[in-house]
Amino acid sequence: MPRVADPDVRSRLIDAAMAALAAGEEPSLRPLAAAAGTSTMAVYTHFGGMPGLWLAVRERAFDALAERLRQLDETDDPVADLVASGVAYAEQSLADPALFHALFEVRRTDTQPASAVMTFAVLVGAVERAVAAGRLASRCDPIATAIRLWAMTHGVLVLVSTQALPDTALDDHLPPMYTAQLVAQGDGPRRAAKSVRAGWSTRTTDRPSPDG
Amino acid sequence: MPRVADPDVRSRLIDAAMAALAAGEEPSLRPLAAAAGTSTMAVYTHFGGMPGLWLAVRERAFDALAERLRQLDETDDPVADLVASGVAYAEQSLADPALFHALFEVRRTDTQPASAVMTFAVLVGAVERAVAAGRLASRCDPIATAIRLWAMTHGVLVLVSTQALPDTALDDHLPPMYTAQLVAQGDGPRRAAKSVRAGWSTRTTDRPSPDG
DNA sequence: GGAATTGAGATAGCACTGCTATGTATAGTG
DNA sequence: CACTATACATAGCAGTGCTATCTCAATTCC
Repeated sequence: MPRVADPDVRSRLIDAAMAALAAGEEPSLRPLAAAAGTSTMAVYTHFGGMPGLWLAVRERAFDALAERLRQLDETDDPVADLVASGVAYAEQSLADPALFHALFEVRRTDTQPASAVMTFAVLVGAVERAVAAGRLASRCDPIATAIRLWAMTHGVLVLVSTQALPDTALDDHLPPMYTAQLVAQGDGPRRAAKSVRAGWSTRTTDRPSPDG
Repeated sequence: MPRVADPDVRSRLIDAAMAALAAGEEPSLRPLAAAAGTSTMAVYTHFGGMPGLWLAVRERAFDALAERLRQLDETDDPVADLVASGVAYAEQSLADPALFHALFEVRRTDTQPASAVMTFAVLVGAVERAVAAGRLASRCDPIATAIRLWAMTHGVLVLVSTQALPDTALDDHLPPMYTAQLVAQGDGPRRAAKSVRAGWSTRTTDRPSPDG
């Protein structure tokens, strides 16, 4: 058997692509290969082409998101935990809008990375804990509820990241939207509001100041 | 003064771009010019380049959406009307997913077409009527409420159109999400549910059948 | 240890992309 | 009718992703 593919090259190509995205540039074949210190062919041996490289980038980004979600520690308030995971999702996405955009740009690859499912499972688990704790109605479907919370978060994020809404929209609208949805799933209005406030307080990213 | 630009050429270029999008192809300069029966330079005299053409395409798409929203007739149930406008937004978007995607692909042009604001104003107006009719609380901010309903709709649409969620997600999740949000704004749970059902029944597009 | 083999990676050229410098002819004006 | 300013045509630019070809190094066999 002959020479084996160098995993460093593979990793460096993904690094270069993510760096380009973070820098606001469109990752393209030749500059990427140059930045990774290799030739264009490496992209084809390792990823089969640019779509494959895109998929790898998305995989890594979803891995980072899953890791961040995993590091959230469970408190005694599962509803607040649920909101905290939404905060993590939002902050991770806004930290690198170009990357966030790439995550859901299915057109380029046509395949969802496996790690994407993992991040969703975390959300479903949090809903299940909230049901088990008696906060949400027992007949509430955890998957459906997770989907709805996710879709709300995602919708605001997309509109903010495309500048259809100002940056403040996140803090202005997402908490009340969460509360409304949680109340509809059986949580008490006051308890829901309190938990949403608690969960939202895990937000760490600098938010735009009114006197900015 | 000399020769004047032919508005037909301009229109034909936009037509060709929208046709390409509808056909699932990426509109590109030379094929577009050929389809419009002109040369590549026409794109530059009329639009200043491809980004300008993209902006024109988005303008026309938003115009079509605004026209569809305008044609919705007001019933005596303003909350149902509100939901009906969400249905129109969703159906217009799903009718041509590539076009919908282009609408919010700000990266390509950096400018929001003026007609986009008009479509949002329709939504705000519907919320205001719901408040005036006593269905929603008088302290509820129409703009904030409109944003939240829009963001929910948009989030589900994006996830469906990128195939992160199945087509059925629209009918499965949007109505209960609407209801939850409307109840949070002061509408009665039963009245809200009934109005959402009424508004959602304006849906005409074929939805995937369970035995499909 | 030396030789054969097989695939990683380098080079060059393909068709395509949007864009621009240059030409040409045509419509409007004196 | 002559002039001019501009819409549109042509050709060539640098860039894109991809592939055919070549080289050469790493692994396995003897």
